[in-house]
Amino acid sequence: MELRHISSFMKIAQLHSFSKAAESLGYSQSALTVQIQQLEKELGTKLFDRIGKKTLLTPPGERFLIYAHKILSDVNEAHLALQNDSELSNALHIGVTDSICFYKLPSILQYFHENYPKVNISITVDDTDQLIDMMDKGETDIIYILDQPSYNNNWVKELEVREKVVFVASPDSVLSQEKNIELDSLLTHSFILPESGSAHRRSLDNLLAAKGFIFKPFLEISSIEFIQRMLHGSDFISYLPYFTVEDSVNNGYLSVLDVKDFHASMYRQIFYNKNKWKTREMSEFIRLAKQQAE
Amino acid sequence: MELRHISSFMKIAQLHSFSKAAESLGYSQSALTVQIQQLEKELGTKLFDRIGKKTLLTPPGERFLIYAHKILSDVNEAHLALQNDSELSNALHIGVTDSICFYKLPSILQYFHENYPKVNISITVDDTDQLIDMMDKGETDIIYILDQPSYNNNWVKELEVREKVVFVASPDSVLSQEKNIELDSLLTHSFILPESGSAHRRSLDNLLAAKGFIFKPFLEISSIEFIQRMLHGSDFISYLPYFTVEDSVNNGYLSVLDVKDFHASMYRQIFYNKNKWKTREMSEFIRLAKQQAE
DNA sequence: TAAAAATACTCCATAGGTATTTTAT
DNA sequence: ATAAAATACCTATGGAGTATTTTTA
Repeated sequence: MELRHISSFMKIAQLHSFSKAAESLGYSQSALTVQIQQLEKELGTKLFDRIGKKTLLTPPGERFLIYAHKILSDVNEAHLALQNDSELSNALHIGVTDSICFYKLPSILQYFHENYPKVNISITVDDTDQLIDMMDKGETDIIYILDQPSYNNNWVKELEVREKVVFVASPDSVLSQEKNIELDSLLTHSFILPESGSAHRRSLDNLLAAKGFIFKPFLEISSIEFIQRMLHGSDFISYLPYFTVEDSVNNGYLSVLDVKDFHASMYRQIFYNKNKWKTREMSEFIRLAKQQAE
Repeated sequence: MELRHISSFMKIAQLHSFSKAAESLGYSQSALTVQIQQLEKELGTKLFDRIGKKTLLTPPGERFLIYAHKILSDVNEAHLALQNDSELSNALHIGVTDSICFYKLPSILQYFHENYPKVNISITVDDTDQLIDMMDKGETDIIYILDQPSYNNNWVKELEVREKVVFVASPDSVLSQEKNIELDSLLTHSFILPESGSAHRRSLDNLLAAKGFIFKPFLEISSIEFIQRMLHGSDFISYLPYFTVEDSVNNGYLSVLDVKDFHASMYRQIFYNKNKWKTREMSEFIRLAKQQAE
């Protein structure tokens, strides 16, 4: 049985005639005769009584008609449901690093919630390596990370925006008053830093290693929010992406230290797996992230 | 889209692999590739992400899977529903003549009601000509009549049982005591007869016309039950199929008259339209009627 | 390198067409 | 005589197979 048998069957039942149904469907009359013979053979019952010039359903035919209706209307519904002029409703799985999650996602999620309430968004917060692994396995639709630029021809890069990384401290700390702070004098102070897996922590470690410095932070903690709270009113120093502290700096809660000849950067990047069908949900997420980046 | 696309799609989704699904379905791997390409083209979306060695559903694929399930399970259900090992449940439309209706149907209907409660039976009571017309038009599944034997190569005759037709009167009427009543003396009495359309009435008219007799009955009425009640305790005579009065005769309510050299017969017959698919309900009805005839 | 899917190409099965016959009105 | 469906027969499409290439792990 194939769908064409079912739709032919329905047309014949509707018009009480093989010939009229054939004309209506663009088949020859004999084609329908054969189709219905096949169907009747498969189902093991006559579906039509060919009485004189009238073609009427047999009782089993009547029963089959009910299913025929259901089947074809489901097929039709499936067509409609997959047409992409419909509302966004597919699930979206995003992988992000901690800094992105806290400082870039909220407004995007807000927008999604307001405009595409049917989209079920799930978020995985992890470090870059883990996220890339998930992306490679197709477990996440999009990853949005802050790290050194990466390239791989298995990935589609949708965004790459430079972000400054800075040393921050409380405005009332000694260092925040100084200009042109020497890097080695800075390192004599106590640091609170993100845990060693995180990208900008790694970036700092590499930077210092290159200059021959090694040091142990006073505290390692993944939450940037928590780091900022600890910095405030203390003499601790931290090293964070500027966009994560921008608000705190603007309202005088934290200060950026003026370190001599120091200009570090990281990059906000969005990737997805090249082999992944780009859903409209993904496109929309990317559009919003780019808009935010401007 | 055809059903084969849908079942292939489902197998691939289930096994996460074109090759494995191909093996399981008895297709070649390339056949499935083409089928899914056709499906994706028709639906206008990718259904699978071919990520490395894993083949996973895209979000639209996930949505289509729901419909695929529904469609195939309906197809399966339709198959089952038409399989004739299921309970009898098709409607049955029977056409009968008055005498059959009152004296032959009740036990059959009783049996149907007890054994096949889902069968919706409708009964048309009419005269032979009307019933045959209905049968020819496919408006009735079976007709069960009492009449002279009829043949037509458009009809399938399932039953033909001879039934005596007799003159009956009240046991306390003058004639019921007589032996070897002459037909012409009989005809001087008053008759109550079925209306002129009915078959045995016609049979009597013909019989008498052949012998040169013409007579007018006192009363014409279609209900045999009513005729019998009128006969009882009166001097009226009627002419009825024996099986309709058998009980009344046995319990002394009516008597069969002993008319000299008179032996008239009619035939209980069951027909259906040759072009009509013989349903199991029809077969069962016929089986019961034959059993009753023995 | 191995395993999976896509592609290229071929073939034949079969779906559907034309013409004709059968059947019923 | 007419109209509908079935049958017979033929053709061409396209569905599925084989072999090969591409891709990715």
